[in-house]
Amino acid sequence: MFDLDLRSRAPIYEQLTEKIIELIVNGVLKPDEQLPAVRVLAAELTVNPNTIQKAYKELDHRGYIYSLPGKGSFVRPAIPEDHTLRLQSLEHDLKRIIAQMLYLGLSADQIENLVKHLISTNKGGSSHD
Amino acid sequence: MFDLDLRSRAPIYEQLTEKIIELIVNGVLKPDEQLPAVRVLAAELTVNPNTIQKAYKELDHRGYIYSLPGKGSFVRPAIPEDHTLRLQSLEHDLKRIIAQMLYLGLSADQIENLVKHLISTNKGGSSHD
DNA sequence: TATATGTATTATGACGAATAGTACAGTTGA
DNA sequence: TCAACTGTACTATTCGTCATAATACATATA
Repeated sequence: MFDLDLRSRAPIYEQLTEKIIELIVNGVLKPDEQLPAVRVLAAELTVNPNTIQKAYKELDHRGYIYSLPGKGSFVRPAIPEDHTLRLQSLEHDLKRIIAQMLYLGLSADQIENLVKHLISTNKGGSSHD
Repeated sequence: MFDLDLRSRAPIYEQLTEKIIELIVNGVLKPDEQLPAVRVLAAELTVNPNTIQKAYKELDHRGYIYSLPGKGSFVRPAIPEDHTLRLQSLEHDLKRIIAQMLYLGLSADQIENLVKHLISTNKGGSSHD
């Protein structure tokens, strides 16, 4: 569920942060659901507890979770981030991907069909409201 | 033209590599066009010549340029890379972006129209065959 | 030959990531 | 009360990568 890519350039704590955000955002982790304890997740992923703590701290700071000493860390019900900025970033990435695909020889139709396919398969996979 | 972001997490040599690839695939740098000399570009960007060399070496290894000792480094006319792997990677990224956009409230139509728009605007900017 | 080009090598410093270890505070239930 | 869990904080250390520095060498060309 929290699988990591140890060969990635991105640091573990950041991969974990992004992964958990994705799980929250896609509704896999429900509001107020408890996350694995720092030490538990550290053991599960065979990484240092400090690394997990760093990720949780970041998630807390960005508003995705809240932590209660002695109790645990939980998914924050409200999503705080400004979607406009996020959308701009996504659009920028999308633009680059499309440019690459066109260069690699895909036609406009092929790309559009691929997008349609990904949209339809995604709808089945994630439900959040 | 080869502007860098020194605050980025990506190393300089990789930023430069990607930047040059982008210039090549978008047709800004023409086939057989000479790239700036290692030492010249190093001075221009105020980085170490070894850093430039590392980028050029990577570009050579990936087939985007060819280097002739005593002459210089030039844009390779044919693009050699195995597109299959690159496409798989792009498709994977695309899938994630679409999932995020759907979550952020964009409709399927909106995404498809955005893609069409990006495709049409891209076609004007890049020409390679 | 002088000067440009790419290439290779070794050494070094700087920085961040991850680990190791310890300690402290709050919660919970036996 | 006490043991066992939770999050949190802190220092020290190891490790790898990036970038630099400084040479050296081979090739091309005017």
